[in-house]
Amino acid sequence: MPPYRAPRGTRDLLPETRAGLSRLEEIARSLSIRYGYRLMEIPLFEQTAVFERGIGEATDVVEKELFRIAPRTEDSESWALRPEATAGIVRAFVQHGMHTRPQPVKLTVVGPMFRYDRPQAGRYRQFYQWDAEAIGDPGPAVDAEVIEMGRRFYVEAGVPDVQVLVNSIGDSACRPAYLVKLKAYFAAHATELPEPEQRRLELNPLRLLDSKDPAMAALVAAAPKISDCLCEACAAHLSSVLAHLDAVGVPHRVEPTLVRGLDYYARTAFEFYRQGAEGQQQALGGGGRYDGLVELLGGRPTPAIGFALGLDRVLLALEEVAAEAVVEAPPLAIVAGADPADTVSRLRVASLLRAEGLSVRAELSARKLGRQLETASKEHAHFAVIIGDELAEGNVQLKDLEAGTQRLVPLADLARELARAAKSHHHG
RNA sequence: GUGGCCUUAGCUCAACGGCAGAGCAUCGGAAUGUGGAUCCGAAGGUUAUGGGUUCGAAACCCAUAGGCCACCCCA
Repeated sequence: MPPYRAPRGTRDLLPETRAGLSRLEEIARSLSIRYGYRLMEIPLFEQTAVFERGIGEATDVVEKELFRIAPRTEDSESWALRPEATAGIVRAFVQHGMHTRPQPVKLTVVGPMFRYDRPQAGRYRQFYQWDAEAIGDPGPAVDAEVIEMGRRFYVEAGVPDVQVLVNSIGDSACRPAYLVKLKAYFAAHATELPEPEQRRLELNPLRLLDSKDPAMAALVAAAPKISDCLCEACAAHLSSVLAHLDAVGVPHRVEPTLVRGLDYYARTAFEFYRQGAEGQQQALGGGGRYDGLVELLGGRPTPAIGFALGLDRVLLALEEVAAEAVVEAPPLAIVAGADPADTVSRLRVASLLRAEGLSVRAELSARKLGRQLETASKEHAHFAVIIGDELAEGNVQLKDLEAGTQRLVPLADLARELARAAKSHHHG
């Protein structure tokens, strides 16, 4: 009914929700520091080619979900809003010659991503991710470290029952042979495949493995397993990742059908998964190793691994377990006045307190005192500073709204008194 | 991109072919210098939008938009 609404698939984060997101961002920032990742920013959009090359032209993300920006002129380059952060981070890594920094370079980005998808609960066209990338270390230990950091995020955020699923999808040495085998297997059963699956057989046979079609279950179960086809190096890498996970006490499950939709993954693939009550957006986050991406985007061959965690879905999961909503700190005090017309005194006193670093809400509307105090209660202010005739002698009333007591305080002492009261308030 | 369900005040919902309502929230009054309770009042609507059927449509039909659900895919 309002003439303008937030575009489809986007939503306004009202203060209550924004506070929850801030809390998650704070946890992400804290973990980044503890694990040695450095926060950075990349543009919300890139040349389309960064995503086409970096993610893969045949992927759904690029093929149908890319948020393309209409070019301003015929010959201007084509841009798209970022559907994920990895490609942009790697582009920046190459552009700024970060291979000259001590390896691995550990980078992290928190912010909105965009996919032109059909919206659903927990799936938006603008959504928020915490993305972390460790670029320049080929070893399995860093894989486990990344996974452990992701897992700890859910623990500290308070999301229960998050499972860690791990798999290896091989590398250039062994995956091609496996794909041939897999393709041959499904081709032999082509007549049993539902229509949409037939198309994927050609385009992306790996994805047949995690089909949710019940008709596929038996077929998938009997399909050749990548774990049986890994080359020696990949197999050793996987078992070492698992050993490191055990060493840091991260419970995990090897999921042979776990594959990733994006082209650049190799070897380690993992997912953070939660069996939700209703809405089926169960993938809370995922990631993997992408040893070929840096080279693909113009850098020298550099191994890398990272993850992307969906913050909207964490927020949803927290709602589901009825975690208490995050409340923003209410103002310490409200500045009210006996004379509704005297906004000058109220603004002056409020300004004075704010200069001392105190958080106060000034009641500046010309409402009578009772209404001003009513607002103070609704805003959960701890104190009210009441300005009246006593100001002539340099005094104001300081009222403790929870105790219901009040006393006369010289204006000169007000900031100090309030700060002291706030302190004892927080400790009591 | 495919299919299904839904849409009435800021929010949660009534009215089910016959005068569009309630609770909560908002604003004001009771109470002109003292708050969360109570009472009274006001404001808030082209019933998502556009068409159709009907003496009469919030209700029935069609289209569009948005939300949700299942796919596709993913965070």
